[in-house]
Amino acid sequence: MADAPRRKPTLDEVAERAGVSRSAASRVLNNAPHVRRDKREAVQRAIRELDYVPDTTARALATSRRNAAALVISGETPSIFADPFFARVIVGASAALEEAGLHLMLCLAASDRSRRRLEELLRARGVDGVLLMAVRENDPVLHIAGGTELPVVFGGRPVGYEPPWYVDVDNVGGARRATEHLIGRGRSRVVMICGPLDSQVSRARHRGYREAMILAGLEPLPPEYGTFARPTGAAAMTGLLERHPDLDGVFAANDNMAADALRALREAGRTVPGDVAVVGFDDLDIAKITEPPLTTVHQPIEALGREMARLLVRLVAGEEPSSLILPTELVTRAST
Amino acid sequence: MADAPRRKPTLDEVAERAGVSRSAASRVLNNAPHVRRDKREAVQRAIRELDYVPDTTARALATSRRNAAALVISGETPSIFADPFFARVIVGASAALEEAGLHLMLCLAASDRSRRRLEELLRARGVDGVLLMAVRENDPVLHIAGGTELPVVFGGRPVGYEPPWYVDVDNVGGARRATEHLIGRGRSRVVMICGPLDSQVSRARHRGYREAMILAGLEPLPPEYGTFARPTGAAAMTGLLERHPDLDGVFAANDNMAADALRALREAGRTVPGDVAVVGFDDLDIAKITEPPLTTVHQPIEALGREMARLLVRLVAGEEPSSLILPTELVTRAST
DNA sequence: TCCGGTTCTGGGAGCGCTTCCAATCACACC
DNA sequence: GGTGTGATTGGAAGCGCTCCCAGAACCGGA
Repeated sequence: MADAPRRKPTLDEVAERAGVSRSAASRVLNNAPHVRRDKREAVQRAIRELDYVPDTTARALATSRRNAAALVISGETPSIFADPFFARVIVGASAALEEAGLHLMLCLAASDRSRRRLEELLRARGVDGVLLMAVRENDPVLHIAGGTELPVVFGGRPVGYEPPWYVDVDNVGGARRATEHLIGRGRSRVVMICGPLDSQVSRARHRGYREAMILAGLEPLPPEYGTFARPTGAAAMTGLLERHPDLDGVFAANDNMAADALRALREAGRTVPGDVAVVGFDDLDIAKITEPPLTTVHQPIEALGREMARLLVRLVAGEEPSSLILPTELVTRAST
Repeated sequence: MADAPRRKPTLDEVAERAGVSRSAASRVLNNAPHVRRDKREAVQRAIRELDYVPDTTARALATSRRNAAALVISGETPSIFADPFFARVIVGASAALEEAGLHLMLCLAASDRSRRRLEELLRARGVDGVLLMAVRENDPVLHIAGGTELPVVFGGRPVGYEPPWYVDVDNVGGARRATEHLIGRGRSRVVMICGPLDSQVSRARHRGYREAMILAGLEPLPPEYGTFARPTGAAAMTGLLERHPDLDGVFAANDNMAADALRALREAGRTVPGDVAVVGFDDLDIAKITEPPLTTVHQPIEALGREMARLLVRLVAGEEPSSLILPTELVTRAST
């Protein structure tokens, strides 16, 4: 171990110490060919002795690759981002980016100011590409995404915009299976608690519900709407109970609202699954601890992040990968 | 609007268009003095016309400031990071960093590989400083933090290590008030569900519990331990019920375990708060939706992130700020 | 020994910006 | 008209690395 160097060693010093040119040292660093074995080893020794680490920034400037991707989460931060969903997407994306040697810049694009900063980050070439989550209809972030020449991978598809590259989850199929499952349990007056209308996820899950109902020869009932957030499922459930006192099945567009619905049902004196069977969507941790535990549609959240990142990595590498829709799976628990 | 330029304009082009030297243009960019008014305006016009944005990387290389901070979350990612706690810290940190013009690199330092990457990021001067969260006793990440010359701000204080700079939450005080509250509600056989022993947070909360008990002339009972994670609170509660069938108050070291405890109590046929009063810690969303809603200790989570970031910003600026302990506050709900 | 073809090698020109510095200017005052 | 002060100005030297390229070194075969 060398004694603490005051200044970081540079590649020049490595080269000098190894008795080679900087070019040769650089070649060794990037293990490129055309370096004789003994020189290569000399350089490697020098690197070790000087405890040398190449400067990211200088490298980035010379190669014009930043080795970083921005993960942008649009929408109001406190409410949106606190959803553990994003944590898990980040875990997946982070792992996949790491494999490819990219760092992750997290950008919460909620305010105008943060969006402006994001735009600058992209225009200033601070990252090699963008992962974009939670984009809504007419989201101002779309303008930024459209304005950059950097590759952008969407997580999900916003309403009113077909992204060039995206990874999505099979919401329609999942919702269809959820509803079919309710019907299979003998329920015929199945209602839905839907998410906000400007969300593609909501719409897709609603579509799945309708498809299943129609396919079974039942009439899809108009849904009640929540915001996906915690307290809104209860109001929706109450509304549904008023409109359809005889309902016997509920498909909620996510677990949070389903958990609320369970509570509202209990408060209304209905038993679950005796009187009413309930299915959620997401398979978050909460689904396991509701009373009763929630039948729900599992979606591969980490995989979503992972595949987004992989797609981006391939785009950055100049390949032409194609978008992806990941499968969902029904998980049966005590609520049905 | 100029027609889409194939290549990003550089400062040289701006200077040329404005009819000044690159130095002058640079001065305008950084609004430094010593540029005559008309030239300054000419440069600004050129910037606008060319739609110029300075390249972050080149700037970083020249100034050796990266305008980025790493937010490192240690510990096993799936379980740890999914805790909404971190999401909120990130929101706070992100906002404060944004104010200071810094970007946020998120590093999940769970595996050896990710830690190695982190170490390289720091040594390669990929960031200006580090925010470090969820560090445990003998955490390998401590070695990395110690080995860098970059400023590091800790969130909380790990067991066995007093960080040079940290922002922490008043866990001892909060736990004391929680326990005093239980005692004030007439409970005298108050037990505690503790977190893992290698966590400073656990220890501090346990200490607060002990202090309050002793101060009230009661005997602190040996706690049962959980991991802070969801399913472990129930087992702990069951254990406590076996050891102290006559218990009438429970202080759980976090809301997750408190929620579990509520469930376990209900299953054991105890009423809350009739038979047993329960207090949690954190004031997460879950505290509002448990049955009954949970009295808990509110901690300013966003503020934690924000103050960590502010501390770091000042360190990066070469100031000598001092560490901080943020106050906590008891929130009374139906469980007591 | 000479030759064509490889494989090495290091010089040098960038990447796009900041910043030091010497030189120039502007202006007021004597 | 000369001089001094302080505000401008642009040239040039970096920041630390990559990569092109011309030339050197090496190799086996003729």
